[in-house]
Amino acid sequence: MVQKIPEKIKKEIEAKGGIEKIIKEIPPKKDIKKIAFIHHALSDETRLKILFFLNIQESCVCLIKEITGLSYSKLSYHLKILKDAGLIKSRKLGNYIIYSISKKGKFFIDKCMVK
Amino acid sequence: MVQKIPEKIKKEIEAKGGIEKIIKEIPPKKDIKKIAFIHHALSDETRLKILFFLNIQESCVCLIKEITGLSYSKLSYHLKILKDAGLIKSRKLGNYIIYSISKKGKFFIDKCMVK
DNA sequence: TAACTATTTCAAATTTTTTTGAAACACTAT
DNA sequence: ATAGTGTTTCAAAAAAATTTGAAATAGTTA
Repeated sequence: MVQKIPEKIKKEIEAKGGIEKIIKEIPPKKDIKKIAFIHHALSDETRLKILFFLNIQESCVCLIKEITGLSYSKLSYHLKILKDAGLIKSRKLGNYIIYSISKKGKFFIDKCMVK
Repeated sequence: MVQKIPEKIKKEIEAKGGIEKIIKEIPPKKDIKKIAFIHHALSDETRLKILFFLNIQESCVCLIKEITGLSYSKLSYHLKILKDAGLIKSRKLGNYIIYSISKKGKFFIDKCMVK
């Protein structure tokens, strides 16, 4: 795969062992898919607000509803996305479902929240 | 803002100084917006592939085209999103535009790519 | 059992994002 | 100038994500 590209770039690529070698260093599609999925969950203001709240305090949906001002159905939708991404988890407590942040969720809040 | 929520949660909130205090710890809308914007840029497989590639090697668009198999217009669209998010930057080199990863882009690749 | 509460699910409507392909732009070489 | 290359822009089309509100579910209380 050699073509007409700037000399500078060509030389840099050769110094790195060629374009095929570089391509092999790019994570496989499967991994990229997973990464994209997590960042999609983090790409919505509503979900981020929920995640920041749960990072401080685990909560039933009704309290998250108060905090965010969202409808139950909207909340369910967003909570599912956060949960599917592994950022939060839930457990039953009587009539309530208690959502709390996961290890992965904490990781992203702690390490990855550059503005 | 006290209402009918599980006793356990109520007590935890009181121990933390009350719900109002907790709400103040949630980042302001402005910050959450910025965070969401960056994660949106990272939420697409195409853009992640480009970012991973540029993390190894700066490149003209024509080479990114070869690597990804995408059309120029599609690439321009995605490159713009990455650039607007501050994850990559560009410079002119003759007829070419060379894209390279930014400090912020490197940060996310290095610290934030948990599957 | 019935009524009640907390939450989810569903399908349709709406909004946002992405794709497409043609045209435009900027630079280079003739 | 002219033609050629690399890249972006634009508007329309297509696809995907989100919102809405009504209905369903699961547990609780009476």
